[in-house]
Amino acid sequence: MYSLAEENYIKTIFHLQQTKSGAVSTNAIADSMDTKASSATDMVQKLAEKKVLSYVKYKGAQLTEKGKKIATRIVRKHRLWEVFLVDKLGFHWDEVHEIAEQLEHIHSKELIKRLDTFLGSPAFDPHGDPIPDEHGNFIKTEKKLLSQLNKSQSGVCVGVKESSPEYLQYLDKKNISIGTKINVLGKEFFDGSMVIEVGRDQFFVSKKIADNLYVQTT
Amino acid sequence: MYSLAEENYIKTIFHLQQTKSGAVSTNAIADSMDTKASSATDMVQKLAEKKVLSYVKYKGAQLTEKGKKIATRIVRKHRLWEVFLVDKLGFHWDEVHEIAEQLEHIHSKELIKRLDTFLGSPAFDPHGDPIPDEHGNFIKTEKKLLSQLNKSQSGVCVGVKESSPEYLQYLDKKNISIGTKINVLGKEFFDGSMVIEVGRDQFFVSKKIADNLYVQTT
DNA sequence: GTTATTTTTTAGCCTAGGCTAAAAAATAGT
DNA sequence: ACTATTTTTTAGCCTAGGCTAAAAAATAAC
Repeated sequence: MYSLAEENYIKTIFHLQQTKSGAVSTNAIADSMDTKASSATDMVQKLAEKKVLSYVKYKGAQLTEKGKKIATRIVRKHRLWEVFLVDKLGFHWDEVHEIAEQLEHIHSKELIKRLDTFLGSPAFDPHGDPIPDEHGNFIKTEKKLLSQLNKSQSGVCVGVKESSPEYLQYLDKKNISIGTKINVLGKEFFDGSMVIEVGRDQFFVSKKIADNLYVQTT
Repeated sequence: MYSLAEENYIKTIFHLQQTKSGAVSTNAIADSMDTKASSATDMVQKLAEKKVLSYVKYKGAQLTEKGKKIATRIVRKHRLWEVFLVDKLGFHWDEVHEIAEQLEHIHSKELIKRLDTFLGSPAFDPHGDPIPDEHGNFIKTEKKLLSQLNKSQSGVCVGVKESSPEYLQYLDKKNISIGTKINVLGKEFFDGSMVIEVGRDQFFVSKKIADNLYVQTT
């Protein structure tokens, strides 16, 4: 069994090595966890002892298969709980992260099995992120960033990259949520900004906005 | 905000002062938490600083109003989660304690409010224990121990005193659960044992069994 | 009421997980 | 290639919560 702190480190490293390939630095870990590099170094060394990750001094850490399995289980729990909070309790998708962050550390295999069944074995969480199955397999999705689309292309919103409350509230105001179809009417190559169509509305989005939204192209 | 350890102490002291009146000793706390008296003394002193309880050296601890409020909130969470586990996830009532023990420490007022609504604001948990409302008020129940009934009296099972898995499994085998009507057919004053009727079945129960079952008399 | 026993507290130590400041390695600048 | 800068680690300290062993208070036994 892993402690709360250990689980949080494992999860963070897992997410970091999704985006950047190769070993993740202790500084990157510390930054994304709002702690200090020295603390990250300590913990990474402890986790290396436990064979959860491999660690080369001054190079960084990489989860082992064992580590990935642990991380995947935590991600699964986090996302299932998010579905519960939104689908069953009626929370809004921008309110659930913090609570799921706590719920993901509840230890009980049976609980997760039953929760999954209760929720109808969902494949995606309320932000459009895939929920790994009980063996840790993620559904392969062919998702792109909205900013990668060109003029006249379209896609269906399947998720966001960084889910800050501000961003989620922006999407809400524009009536964009999971499943919303988006048409790119124009794209400015100078700054990457776009004009898009959502339902009846047509409006301008900055590159920063478009860089943060995942869409599935058809 | 209180730490996990603090919350567990508060909860334990709350339960102890339900049964025994007066201040609860550090030894009693330690015993029921499976820790050492010295640890209990330390924590009790810390909680006294925080005005959660009053503590007189060598005499014991007593929760303040503030402390009782905290304890009640934890109990409310614990019991609501138990209802969720049994009613929604289909757990058996003797499997939920440990999981609820973890879930009771999730911090989110909104979550509990919504969970309560989702469950239909239940008044009792799966063991028949009353769930305090959001202001901390318990429903007054007039429950007795089965062992306090006399011949020819009857009652409805509303809960158990000590809920060990073994005991709950015994009840199960005998088809006794919350709401089950029990008739006392005979009582042996020598050892307190009884013959009772449950549905079609009539059987013998020892005093130990009868001392552990709460019934509501009509 | 003094002595023996039990209960409770104190003192001092341990581990997990943080932190700061200094040292060491890696990288960048010329 | 050598120095300057940045990154990473180490060393040493801190707090929360445990523990053991010894001391002190309360209670029980004559």
